[in-house]
Amino acid sequence: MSIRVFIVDDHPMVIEGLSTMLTNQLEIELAGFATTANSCLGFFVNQTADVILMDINLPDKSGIELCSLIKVKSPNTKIIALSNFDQLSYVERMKENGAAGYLLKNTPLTELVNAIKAVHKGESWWHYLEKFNNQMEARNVLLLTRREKEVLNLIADGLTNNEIADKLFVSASTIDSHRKNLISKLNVKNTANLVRFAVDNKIIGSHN
Amino acid sequence: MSIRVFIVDDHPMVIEGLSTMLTNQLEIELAGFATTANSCLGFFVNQTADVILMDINLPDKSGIELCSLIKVKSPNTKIIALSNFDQLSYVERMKENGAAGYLLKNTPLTELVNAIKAVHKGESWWHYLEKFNNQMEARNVLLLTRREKEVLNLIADGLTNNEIADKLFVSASTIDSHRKNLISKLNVKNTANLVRFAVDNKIIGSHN
DNA sequence: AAACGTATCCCCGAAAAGGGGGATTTTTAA
DNA sequence: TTAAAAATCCCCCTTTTCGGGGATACGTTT
Repeated sequence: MSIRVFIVDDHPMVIEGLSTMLTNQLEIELAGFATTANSCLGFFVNQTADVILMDINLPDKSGIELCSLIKVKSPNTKIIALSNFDQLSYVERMKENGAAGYLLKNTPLTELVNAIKAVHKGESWWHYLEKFNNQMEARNVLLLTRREKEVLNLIADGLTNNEIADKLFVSASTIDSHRKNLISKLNVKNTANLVRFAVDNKIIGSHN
Repeated sequence: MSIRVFIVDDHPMVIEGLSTMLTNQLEIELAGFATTANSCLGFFVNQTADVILMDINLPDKSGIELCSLIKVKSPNTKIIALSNFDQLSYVERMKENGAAGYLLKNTPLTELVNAIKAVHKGESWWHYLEKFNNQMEARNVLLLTRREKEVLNLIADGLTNNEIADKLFVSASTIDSHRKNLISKLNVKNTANLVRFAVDNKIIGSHN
């Protein structure tokens, strides 16, 4: 019999994407989906699933909270946390709360399927986390501050340190510091590379 | 009755994405899809569709060629050309060959549906093209050269003019010229903004 | 109370990018 | 074959980024 997968994500587009990818897989069956933590919990009152793909950001409860609640109701259900790069710090807390694995939202189909099969067999799937921890080396990589993201957005819009400083009513040296911190936190070579990394990992929104 | 839509794109992911988006629309029905020009022509031998969403890049024939072939077999079928930003120059030739409209591949669902309905009613849909022509102002915006794309990729990887020059066995001034041309052709403010634009518009591949 | 993270600000000097030219050769398309 | 487009290279000068420090103030957590 096939693995029953449930998807929880507040973004309908993500649900659509994931479900299309998965329904074409023979070994996998879509059990259902929800855009809020509460409707997910509602599902698990009288139904169940083998694996949950769970976003960390949900409108009503955090993924971390939902994770432990599900583990009480349905201890055999394996949970895979989904996030964008800039939420990696929360991922560790989902691990503590019973999640079995972690994936970036833009993971290719094959990886996704491998992860689902692995956690269903009782294995854990934390590769990416380790990969990033290695890739970045630094420990404080995991989360950018609000101000840093704000500056990052303006950098990607093509503003210089001086222009950003004017806009935020601070000194240009401050912006320069933020820029340097961004480059070192994300372990990129320069501003161009920073912007590419940020767009790729959805740290900043794309302009479409 | 609903509008029968056929999708032609060599990238299965695009077909998946488009078909999911469309099958949830009541007024629209998926007539079929193809990843090559020939299999598309095969479909139109004894079947038909109201609207074709057609990629410009196909493995066997170009979209331009396919466009005029379809127009012979099935003159009432409306064709909407799909492309990424960097293929805009070809779009004009699809117009000449009978296409009814044009959309960027990353168009939001509502726009997509509006476009399909419009061309089905016999209207044309060239908004984006005009929008870009205005947005960019310059005339030579439409296509980047191979070399420019190559340089753009290396810039996004965080290489400096000197490093790129070494890698391509040319002088740093040459790369500097390419960089300046990219910035002016795409009408962006600086390198950071150039990279953002390029990733957003899929001129360069993302590193996932 | 001490430690930590965040945001702010500063200095210096070297490297890189950007704005404005102009020029040549090689490819490509009409 | 000839004209246009692409790729190559150069100059000058200004602005911006970057690498390496260091410092202060504020709030939270322990």
